[in-house]
Amino acid sequence: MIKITFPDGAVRSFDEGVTSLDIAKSISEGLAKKVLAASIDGVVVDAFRPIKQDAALRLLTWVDTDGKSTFWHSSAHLMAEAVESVFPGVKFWVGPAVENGFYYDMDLGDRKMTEEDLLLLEKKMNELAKKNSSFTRKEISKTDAIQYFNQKGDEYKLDLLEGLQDGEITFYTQGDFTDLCRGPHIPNTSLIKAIKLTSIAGAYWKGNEKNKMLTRVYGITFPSQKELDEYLAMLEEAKKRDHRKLGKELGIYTMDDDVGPGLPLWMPNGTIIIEELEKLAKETETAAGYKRVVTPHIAKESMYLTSGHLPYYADSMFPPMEMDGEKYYLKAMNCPHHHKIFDAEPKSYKDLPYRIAEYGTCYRYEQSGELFGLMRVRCLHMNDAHIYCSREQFFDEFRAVNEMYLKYFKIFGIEKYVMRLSLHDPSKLGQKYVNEPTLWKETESMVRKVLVETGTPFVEVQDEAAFYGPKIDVQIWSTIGREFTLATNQVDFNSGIKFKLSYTNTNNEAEVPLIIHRAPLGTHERFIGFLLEHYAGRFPLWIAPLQVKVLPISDKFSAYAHEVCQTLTKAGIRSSIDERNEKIGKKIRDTELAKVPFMLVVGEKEMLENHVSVRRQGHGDLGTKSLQDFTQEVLTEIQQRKS
RNA sequence: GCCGUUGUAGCUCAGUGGUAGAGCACUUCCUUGGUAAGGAAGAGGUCGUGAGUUCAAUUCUCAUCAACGGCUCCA
Repeated sequence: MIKITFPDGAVRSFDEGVTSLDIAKSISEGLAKKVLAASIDGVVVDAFRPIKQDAALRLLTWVDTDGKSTFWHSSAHLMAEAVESVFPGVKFWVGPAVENGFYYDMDLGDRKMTEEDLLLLEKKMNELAKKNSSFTRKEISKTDAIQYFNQKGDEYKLDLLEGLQDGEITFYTQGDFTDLCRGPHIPNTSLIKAIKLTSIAGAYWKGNEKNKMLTRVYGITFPSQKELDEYLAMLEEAKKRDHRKLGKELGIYTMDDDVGPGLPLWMPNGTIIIEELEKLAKETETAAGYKRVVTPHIAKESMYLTSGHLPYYADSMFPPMEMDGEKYYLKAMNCPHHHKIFDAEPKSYKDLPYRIAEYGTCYRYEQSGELFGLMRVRCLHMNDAHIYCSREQFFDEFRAVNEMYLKYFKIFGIEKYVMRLSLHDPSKLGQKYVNEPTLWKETESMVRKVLVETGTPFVEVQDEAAFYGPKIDVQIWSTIGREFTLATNQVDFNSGIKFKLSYTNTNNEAEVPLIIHRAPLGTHERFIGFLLEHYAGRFPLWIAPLQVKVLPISDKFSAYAHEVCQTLTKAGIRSSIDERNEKIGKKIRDTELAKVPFMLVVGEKEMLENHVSVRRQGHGDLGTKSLQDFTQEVLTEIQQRKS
């Protein structure tokens, strides 16, 4: 007998060799039908694996992340089985579970998979799932495994085997499909009730663009049709929040073939948002002791040789233009220009910290396949600033920047993000990273200390730093799930040396300043793209392109509507009138859909009393009040930047 | 940059080897209506661009551009 400890602390005895599935059955048949995998002493294994000694057991079902990923991993195998029947001779690479479903990479030889094939494969998968095939696990020696795949002529699995040791090689089989796999898997294919293959894509073998491109099929499965329907409905909802759709609907920005890919044109509504953001940034930065600067969009080649950006990053810059025998580049970053401003006048320790800020326009030649609405563009406006400080000042400066981030995030109600502390890899010093081991160590620990002291939750990642120093990135996700760096706060101990920047310290010696690059609001492009999705197009009052729409009941009240609108406009509130020959219901509906924060219905009653009937977007009728009171309330809310 | 898909009116989308349609939006008229769609009429498209096949191409073929889904990249 062995002792099994359950998550609630209960301990029960079972025969040696009992499976998690058996244990589940002993609790209830209903539970047993839901078990996908088991966690035994913290390790996720097949629910059908015999347990040979005392263990702590947790049964994993659909509600557990590990249960889900086991389910999806098994679904990938089911898909592979279907693919093999439709495309005999197909060779498989890897087929893991991902955040939403699974994929399998495969080599189809000369054949191509089409969208129709996906429907066919779905049908086949449904048939196979209904066959009630159990997943079975088999331990196999490396020699036998190599022989098996040699026979199949499967160079991909042979490549995988190369990295594996004898004793850790297992095969999993369901139905007619056997795969090299470390598992775990769900007990039976019949658990997979709803299947949707979502897309076909190319993927480089081993993620290396020099390698062959394999066919990747993405899919997702669920234990019931209802859950699949809900998932698809959720995807539809997410699409409605997509900044590309909202940006068009709300007249924020547009793209034009004649202008070029990745070059957004900011329309009047988008420009209002830009101006509000800049106003906020300028207020905040002025209060924090920053000075503003303005620099040209181009610079000579020599500056980028000094900065070290050429030749390494030339591919990401627009090709140079020749002028008077010189090469000029469009700037991809503002830093070098700012360094030149620092260097223009001699500095002493009394001038530090020297903080200069600019909403700088940068151009980056992003790969065509990478462009993505406003999130990834070729022309961007960065909320940039550089802080030149001494080592003694660094900690406080870095902390102040971090606090500025948090202040902004509070204003915008940004809660779902991850702060990522990117560190260097010491083995790559002198190659990928500037060879300053001491400075790396010093600044990394200072940056970490800032995060710890301010109680900012963060994750650490190795080998992700900039070449000139560690950094903190703020990661966010677009509505379709793609990850982006929204804001960044970077340490740079290299540019000071490269640009021969110095200040006179208290001992009358020249010292190289440390530099902080920071962009808490990222770029206008990415930030506004993010805000569109974050607010689903319903901007807070202070940032809404149109704040109040006046809706006269009929054209009899047009004059009063103009009076109301003029009063608001004079007070600095963005307002307009819906003078269309439409009924009030129609005007309200259209204004609601245009996501205007306030609607003022004005008719005879309002006109006689100098009142307005207030409607708030999404909240309906709020009753009547005097125009004066309304104006005051709106101004207060705008001033507070309430979100 | 690579693999795949797509490109028809401002938007969402039908459709066809014989030079195009719907709904919404737009314009005009009727209606002057009190809190999420009043009615009628009208205007609007070299069917992404270029070439080829054909008596004839928006439709078939090729090229090209762009967008979309991934991969790679992201100082």
